[in-house]
Amino acid sequence: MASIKDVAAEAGVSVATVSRVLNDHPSVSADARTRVLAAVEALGYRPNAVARSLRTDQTHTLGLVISDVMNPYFTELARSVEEEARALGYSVIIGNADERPDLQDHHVRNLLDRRIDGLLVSPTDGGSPLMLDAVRAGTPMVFVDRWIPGVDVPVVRADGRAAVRDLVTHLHGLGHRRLAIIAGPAATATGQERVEAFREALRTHGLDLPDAYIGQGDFQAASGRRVTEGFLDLPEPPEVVFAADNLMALGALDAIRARGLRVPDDIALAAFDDIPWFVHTDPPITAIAQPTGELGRAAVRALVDRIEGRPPESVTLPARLVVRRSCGEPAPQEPSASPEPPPAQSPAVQSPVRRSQT
Amino acid sequence: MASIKDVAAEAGVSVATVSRVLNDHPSVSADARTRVLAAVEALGYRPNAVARSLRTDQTHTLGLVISDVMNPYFTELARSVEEEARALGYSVIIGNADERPDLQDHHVRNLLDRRIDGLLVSPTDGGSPLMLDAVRAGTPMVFVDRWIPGVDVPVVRADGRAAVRDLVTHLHGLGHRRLAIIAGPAATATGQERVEAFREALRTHGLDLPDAYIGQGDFQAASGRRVTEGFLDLPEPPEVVFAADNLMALGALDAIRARGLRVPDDIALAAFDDIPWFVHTDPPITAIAQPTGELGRAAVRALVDRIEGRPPESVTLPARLVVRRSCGEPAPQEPSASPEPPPAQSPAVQSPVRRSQT
DNA sequence: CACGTCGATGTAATCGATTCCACAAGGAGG
DNA sequence: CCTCCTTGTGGAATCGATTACATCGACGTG
Repeated sequence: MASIKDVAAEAGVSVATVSRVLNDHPSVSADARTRVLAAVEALGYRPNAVARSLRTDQTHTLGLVISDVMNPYFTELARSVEEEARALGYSVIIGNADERPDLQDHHVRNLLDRRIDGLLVSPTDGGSPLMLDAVRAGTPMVFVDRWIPGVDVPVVRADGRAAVRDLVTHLHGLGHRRLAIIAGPAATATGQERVEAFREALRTHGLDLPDAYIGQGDFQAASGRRVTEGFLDLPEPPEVVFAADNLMALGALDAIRARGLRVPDDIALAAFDDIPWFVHTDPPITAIAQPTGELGRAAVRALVDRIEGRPPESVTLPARLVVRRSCGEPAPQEPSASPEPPPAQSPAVQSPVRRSQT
Repeated sequence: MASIKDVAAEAGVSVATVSRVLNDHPSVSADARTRVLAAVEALGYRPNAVARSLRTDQTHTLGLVISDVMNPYFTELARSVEEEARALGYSVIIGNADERPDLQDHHVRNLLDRRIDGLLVSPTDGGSPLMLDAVRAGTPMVFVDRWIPGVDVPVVRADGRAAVRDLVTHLHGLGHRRLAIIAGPAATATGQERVEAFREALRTHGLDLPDAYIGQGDFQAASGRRVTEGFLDLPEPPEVVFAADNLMALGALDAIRARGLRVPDDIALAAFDDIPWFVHTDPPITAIAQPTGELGRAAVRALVDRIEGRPPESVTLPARLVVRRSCGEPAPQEPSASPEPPPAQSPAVQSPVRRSQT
């Protein structure tokens, strides 16, 4: 593969001049410039990003470590992150932690070794020493969706409190009084926060959240199923199951079906994290939607700010309730939207995999 | 960040010795080795992958360019690719082409500039000059799922012919005679192949595939919807719509619902590419399942073989029909699956059909 | 006319590793 | 006791870029 030396030889100039042309440095004669450009063309030369990175100590690359790529929420997040990064001149390397702290560490280490310019993390656990060290060492970092309390790193996330309150009001209005939650791992900030928001919302309606109605899940479908089975085995099973993420909601749906029960007639179901598929499930699932794309973009902007020396900002965006049919009674007409089945272009109900064609 | 020089100084040896220890070269004294290791530990030293790559001309990185991350099929593919690559000591950088040739080129160029060791591609189109050049220049490459005919690159893919035959037989048995297909882009090998397989299967049942029953889609949900609307507007609409990928199937489902029609009572629906959510849609969708995980792993193995100087093999694995309820009549119990859900790997019984490439 | 300035260019150092080569010490063999 | 290996080690070149510094004309000005 042709190197800058070959180009210099072909153009009859020094490598310094070639480099100047390539980085459009002001003081290069028009003549030299055209000769270099011609040589570049002729040889099909492309600068070696590895060498450039070694010299300049920047890779123009961001690392993104997420907890589960197979979760549509994170997939969408990854997509928007890559999009925004590309717009700002950065590439993204994704590391999938699969909710496993050891894998998370593996990826963080790998990305650090590759000298990425900054790291976007949605931590799986309470924070490994490795990650803490990286922060201390000055690696630009931003947390997205989940975060580690007490660490001085900007956080970009959605606040679900209001939406959870709306949900509980909705459920209460439908006459439900025994509400249970499938919680996420206690080690994650979002896991805890969602339970707290739920408990608080219940309290404002004079309802209680007994321990038996808090199931411990791990953000994976299997745990949703397991926990739901536990709920159904209770002497007094809940009337509503609220899953703290979409995968666990699917697991819950399975468990309910396996008992021959029906949603929402026998038991209601709601989820945190809205995903396109929830429109098509049987029945369509009421969920709390995060502004996922916006979160990804904001996270990238914060990280790039930090990298390029501007002060980064934490960002919190509101989540909102999207009512469908899984909690009872047909959905009230959604804002600007036609009735549910034809999932029109409403911001609330999006058709499966809506693409904001760029 | 500490460099190899710092370690050498700390350990009282030369950089050469440090390097030898790190790459466990045989001739290093036990004494030097322990001193170096201690220094590494003390400084928290980590080798700079950028510098190492520049010198050794290998990055231990694979590029994966896929056509659409938001498509669960590709998400799962990406996941299995990363897993297998990690097991073999490689990292993966994913590029999402979003079915856009220009974006595909952007990522290929970017990956090439980063001097990745090899490239895994699921081409969006018939092959840009850039990609052809890369092949000619000797970049190790393997095609996954889709491929470009006439290019000498190993292909790892699923063969759906038998499964499509099974599907048509199934549909025919249910009394359906007017079958339509939403095809993928003609520029993709899979797009064409699936139509051909469908047409052939129909022929063996004495059925015809009129042009009006071939809709041109682009593997995105919106196109599935559009094409389906066209079908429904025909004087004699089809009894079955077969979508060549999962997203278009969802679009079709939308279109059908929007007309107030019911699946499968008014019209049947089937899809190529099975995904976990098809179990939960209303109704569950009959689909042709690819051994996605196995494909990803096989592709990585082929690519790494090529990179490390072993002859790479093309691999073709059989897809299989998964009958659910979207074409009529309750699904016969699926093989080993109980209530189905956990989107587990399903390498049920498929025996890999390998054939080597010439 | 001499000198300072500025634009264009080349030489060489540098980034952090790997690795070829030279060399010293020590042991084996004659 | 002198070669000849073997083993362990360090010096220095190298990978492909960027960039500080030096150089060299040409030009403007006093």
